[in-house]
This record gives sequence, C-alpha cells and structure tokens, in this order.
Amino acid sequence: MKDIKTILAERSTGSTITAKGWARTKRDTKNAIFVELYDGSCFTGLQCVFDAGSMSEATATALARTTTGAALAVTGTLVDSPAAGQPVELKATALEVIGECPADSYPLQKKAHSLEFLREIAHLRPRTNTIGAAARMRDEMAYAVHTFYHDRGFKYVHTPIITASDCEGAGEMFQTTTLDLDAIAKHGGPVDYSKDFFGKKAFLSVSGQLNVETYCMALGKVYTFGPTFRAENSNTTRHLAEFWMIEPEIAFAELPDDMELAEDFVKHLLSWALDKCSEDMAFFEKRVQPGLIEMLDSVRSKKFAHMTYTDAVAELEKHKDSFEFKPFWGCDLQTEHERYLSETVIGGPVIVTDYPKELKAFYMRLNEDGKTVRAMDVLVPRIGEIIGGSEREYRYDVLVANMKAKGLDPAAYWWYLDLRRFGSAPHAGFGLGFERLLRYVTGIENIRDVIPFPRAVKQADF
RNA sequence: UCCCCUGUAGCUCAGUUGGCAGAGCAAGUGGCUGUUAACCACUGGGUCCGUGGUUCAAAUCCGCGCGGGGGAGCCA
Repeated sequence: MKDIKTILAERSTGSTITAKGWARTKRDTKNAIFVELYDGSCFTGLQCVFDAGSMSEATATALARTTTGAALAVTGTLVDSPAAGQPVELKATALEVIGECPADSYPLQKKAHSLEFLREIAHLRPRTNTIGAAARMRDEMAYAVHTFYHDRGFKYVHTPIITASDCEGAGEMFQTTTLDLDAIAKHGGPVDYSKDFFGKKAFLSVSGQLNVETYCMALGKVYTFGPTFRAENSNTTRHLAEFWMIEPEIAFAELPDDMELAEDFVKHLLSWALDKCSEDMAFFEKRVQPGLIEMLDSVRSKKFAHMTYTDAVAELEKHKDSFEFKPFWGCDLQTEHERYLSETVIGGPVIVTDYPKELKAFYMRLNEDGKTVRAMDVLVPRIGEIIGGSEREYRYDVLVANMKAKGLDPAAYWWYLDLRRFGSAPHAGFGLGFERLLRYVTGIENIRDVIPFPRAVKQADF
C-alpha cells in the first residue's frame, strides 16, 4: 500500500489504488460527496470523490458513518481532478470504515482550535494541521542535524543522562533516587546516600558538554544530541524542564572556528527547512506567521554580524532610554538588549563575543585582558539567544584558578581536569536548543507546541 | 520566584449601571449541479471554574482556592 505522499507524487492516473488514513473533512453535495483523506505522510490530503448516483448500498452506509477523524480505507481510480484545488483525486468505488470517530464526543472539529486547547488533548493534537506539520518539521530538522555533522566527519556521541556530578552548575537539577522517600520522611533522620542506587547523590544531566569534551580529545570532531533536564521554576514560552540539545565540540579549534561552525549549522538547518519542507513551511507562512519564509531566507543568505560584548554594550548605552534595564559594562544582557541588537542595530543574526568572565561558566577560556572570556552567543531576531558557546580553557592552571574563583571544588572535576593534563589542546563548542530552533523555523511561538509531550513546571501529563 | 491578564455551550468569545444566558463556528435534520476551513435554512445544546461573603437580586462586586495565558528573571 502506498502512502498519500507517494500517491500524490507519482500521479499515476488511471491506476486502481487503495488509500488508508483518516477523514479530515467530508463535504456533501447532491451528486457528489467529498472526503479529504490524510495519513500524516505529508501535509496535503487525498480528495476522495463518491458519486451519489452510482454508489453501492455498502458504500452509502459506510459514508454515513464517516465523520471527521474516522479511520478509512478508500479504493478507487486515481484521476485528474476536474476542479481546481488539487491536480489528482481518487474516484472512489469502495469505502471501508476501519475505525469510527463519534462526532458528538470527538474533541477535534473541522475548525481552527487554539493551541492552548490542543495542549490539553496532547494525545489527539498531532492529528491537527499545525501540530502535525510541526511534528514532521521536528523529524526533518533532527535528520538535518545528523546529516550536517555526519557529512563533516563529526562523530555522534551518546553522553549519559544520569550524572553524579553537578556538571557546570548550568541550572537546577532533577535528583534521581531509588530510596523510599516516604519511609525516610517518617523517620525524620538524615538521608544516607550510600544506600542509594549509585551509592551517592545522582541527577539528570543538564548538559552533555563536559562528557563530550572527553571524546572530543579522542575523536576530534564530536557532537551530542539528546534530552536535557533543568528543574528551574521558569514559566515562559521558551523554556521546558525536558528539552533536546545539540552540542558539537571541535578539537584544535578556537573561537572563530566555533563561530563559523555555528553560522554554517544554522544556515544548513534553515536551508533544509526551506528547500525540503516547502509544503509544511507554506502552511506555517500562511496560518502561523506571515513573512516567515522571507525572513528565514534572508538569514541564510546573509553573513552573520560579529560584535564584542564591549562594543555591544557601547551600542546599547547610546539608546539607554529605550530599555527598562539600563545597560552598563559588566551587566548581563537582558532579553530586551539581545533583541535590540539583532532586530534594530543589525537587522539580522549577530554573534556577540568576549563576555566578562563573571557572567560566564568556569570552563570558558580567559582572554589576555584577564577580564573577558572567549564566549559567544548567537542572537537572532524574534527569538533572542539561540546558541551559546565558547572556546574552552585548556590550560590546567588557569582552569583550576577559574574553578576556585567560582567556588567549585577542583577535586570533583578530576577527570575533566585530566583532559588538561594529558595532551591538552584548544577546543571549542556550543549548545543549540532543538525546540528553540523549531520555534524559529516554524514560527510557532510557544515551545510547548513544538515538542510532542511538553514537560514543564506542574506539567507532566500524558 | 515576581508582575499583569483570564476562566460563560463541544470550540472561540460577547454579556452595558448588579435585574429573564447570547453570537459565530461545531453537532443533528433538511436543502443545494464538483466541494476546497463548502454554502443555505431549521433544531438541540449551560454546575457562567470551585468555595465563602455583600445584596431584595451576582456570570457581573469582594475574599480564598484551583486552572489557563502573557511578560520578567534563569537559560538552551
């Protein structure tokens, strides 16, 4: 059996085919009944036409049971469509209702639903145009990620999801345990983690970076792409408690190499979306965010601007009246600052580099000035920060000093420090939030609508 | 964690100064010479989020609770 994407692509008119899928809509006229069949293989459905005058009684009965959402098998002849709207259609001769879908209780109707409502029926929402298209785009973008790195000789490394070290202090962590918390609560005594599964405290990973650096120092060019967990109490359209992150790491590389990789990567992903997902992208353009395609197209053809943090702050200080938080050297760039830089100052993507060391993580390479580190953030219009990365500190003594300055115990990072003791080399990498990329590409505002089952504060249903 | 908005039919929302619960879409029925989120007509459909209070009278005003959304912070 061919899926609808194949049927529509082949257009083998005159052939007899059976298509299986679900009814999106049924439209009645006196002489003909139209059923739009979709199977998820592509955005467009297959129009099935039933001749009211010549259909069998069995088909008429099945048609009466056909409602929005019903699972169907339709057999007929593929013909050129006499009407506008679709090049071919299925002139149906037989219809089987595989699974009924009672119209009076089925939550999805042939009308537009709000994304808020659809979140409450996450098990049914992939059947809608918007969420279905987002799901196909998610698949394509994941494939594009692997294609990009594989074609460049990067090795895909699976870093652990469970970790016993508070890696980079990148955020609040979820603790994992097999201890009986109810029993411990009854006793009221201190918790003995030596009796826990790993013999010590364990958490879900907030980043694969530290682990992937070990393989970077062995395989040269590596990346991770996996789930990441942050237990932060944040309730926004761009945060999840469980999200997917891509983290490449390249050996014998410095910050300019890292920036070049990030730019190539973003452009590869945008090109993939625009060139290979045009049908779904056309839907996002039409129904989700008009202007989306032109905006993405301009980004992929434009050289990313570069700017140091110091220059960025100087630029922001010229317009300080337009900000709630007044910018000054040493301040963390607020969302309003980031968007102003990319949207107003540059009018496109901009990479901001060389941030004050106090603002960034311990593993970033210290500059000669002793005040800034070789960090980079890629800022894009509408979204703000989409990539954060840096050249890593590969000098043992400087790294240890950085850790101490940030109140970290070097002994806890003994294996990470070993990378600097044995054959250390400059290396760099970055992290890209996969769902943030999907927000950017699809135009869907809320991050909870670009992941099948969102996990956020007080939200772990389905 | 902080600030703001919001909760009324299956969905999206209106509801005036506190005075009989409304519309569009969806559903059901009928019509329509090929429809494209079809169209036209009719019909059915309500714990006004919950709870306590003010009042002759509360969807409407007040307190508390719960849910949803947006923004900030944190970050990817």
